[in-house]
Amino acid sequence: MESSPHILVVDDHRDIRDLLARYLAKHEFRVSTAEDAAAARRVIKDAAIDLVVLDIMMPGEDGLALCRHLRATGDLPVILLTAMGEETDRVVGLEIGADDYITKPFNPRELLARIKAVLRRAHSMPPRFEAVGEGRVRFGRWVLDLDRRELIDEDGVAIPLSTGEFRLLAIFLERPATVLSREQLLDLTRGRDAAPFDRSVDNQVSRLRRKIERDPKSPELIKTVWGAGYTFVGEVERS
Amino acid sequence: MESSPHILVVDDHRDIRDLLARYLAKHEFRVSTAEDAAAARRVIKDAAIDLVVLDIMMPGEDGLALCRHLRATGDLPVILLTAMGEETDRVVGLEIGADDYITKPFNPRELLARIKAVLRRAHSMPPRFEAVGEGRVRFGRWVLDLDRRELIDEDGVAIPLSTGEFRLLAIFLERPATVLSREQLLDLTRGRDAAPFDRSVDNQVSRLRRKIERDPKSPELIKTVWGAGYTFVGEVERS
DNA sequence: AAAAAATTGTAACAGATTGTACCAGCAAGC
DNA sequence: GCTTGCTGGTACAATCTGTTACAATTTTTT
Repeated sequence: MESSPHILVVDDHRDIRDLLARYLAKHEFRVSTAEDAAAARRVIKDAAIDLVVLDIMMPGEDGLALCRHLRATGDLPVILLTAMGEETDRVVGLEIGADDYITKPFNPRELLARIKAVLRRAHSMPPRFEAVGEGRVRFGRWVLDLDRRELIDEDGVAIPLSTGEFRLLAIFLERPATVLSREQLLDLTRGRDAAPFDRSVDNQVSRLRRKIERDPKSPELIKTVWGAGYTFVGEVERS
Repeated sequence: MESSPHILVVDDHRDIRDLLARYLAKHEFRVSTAEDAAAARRVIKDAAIDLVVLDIMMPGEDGLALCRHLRATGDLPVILLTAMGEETDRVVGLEIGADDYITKPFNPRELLARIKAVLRRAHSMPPRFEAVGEGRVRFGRWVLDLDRRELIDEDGVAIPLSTGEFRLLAIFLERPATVLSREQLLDLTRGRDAAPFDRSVDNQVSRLRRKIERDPKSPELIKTVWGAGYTFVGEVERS
């Protein structure tokens, strides 16, 4: 690793900020702290932050909202701190697309281990391409024509895609082998937030599967990750 | 475990100290007691304490202050004892970063379970599961395709796995011939902590066995290690 | 050895999550 | 206007997961 990673700790409790700042500094990290989402945004703008440790329960802007924002704008790794409650932690954390999460009360040593793991993962991320260009992308037995926005099968027959289907597929192809939550997909394809019982992503996935999967009942390309979202599986090759 | 862990019980009630000392000693722990924060500090200084059980309501220096001190100076695990219905204290306790808490009146057995859990967490954290690995893994008469997230039998027939089953199996295959406790498996597969009487891992193992074992009644691949957890037995070959 | 306690296997159930058919609203094109 | 294709909401069935309960098994105690 080039220089020591810069961690931003966002929590409204001074105790925790101080504790983590001291502990992480002792372990060769540079540390900044912020007591709310607004301050966090300022810090992220000014300093080169490598990873954010973020409490989801904060007054003012919610930690989840901030996490969602970070996900949407870039790929700054986030580790969520959640209170001891049961379901919300895991599900919400994963859905939002945090890289990891840890429940309070936590052992600082464990948090340290996870920070290292996430950084390791983040640094060795396979290169992603921007499908929003021109050219063609081959995957499975298909070729996606990015200019014409249509699918071409093995026999060279073109299958039209709707705007929504095309966007969704492009998003998946940009991030193969990555689990994307419904929140993320909605944000990336429509740029909007989810309504309480929003199933539009499921519907769009279902429609896309009907076009690209041999058997939509047991999909081979777009897999469901229960409780988390969807993931595109398989080779993706620019051509 | 190398030698029996040394627990320090800090409480101003003699009956509680004695009860816990007797109970924990019966379960292979070494136990020291202290009746206030000052005494506790002395003990911690002199003896190699592995974990502190700490009442937050004490005359003199507050238990919270001591907890905060312990957190700041090192990473000695702490389990807080709180009186029933002291919501504020509980919350603050968690924020301070105690490893766990338990409300009085409590069941000694439950405290024991939490002590074990905290110690296990503190001592050895196995490497975290990498969500999507690559390639295929052969074991027994099966091949697990890590990219496609599915199981393939000898005839090349794919057997679908649920997300939970896939994660569990992948965890086992990454650590063959290693005994994994239910705590570890729960953390590795769902990233969550165990509830007091959590049997979800047993159920998931049972469901997985039903799919991969010739005879689930006498499993050949995933063996039960009584009183400890489960272990995957057999050749695992990356391919 | 018998009894009690702890641990495990798993069926059954309930709640959560997902797949998708169907429908209505809407925009674009006629 | 009318038609057509796309999209999101709704509803219901299917699937997945955690909890509970109880029987079976193993260990410990009496």
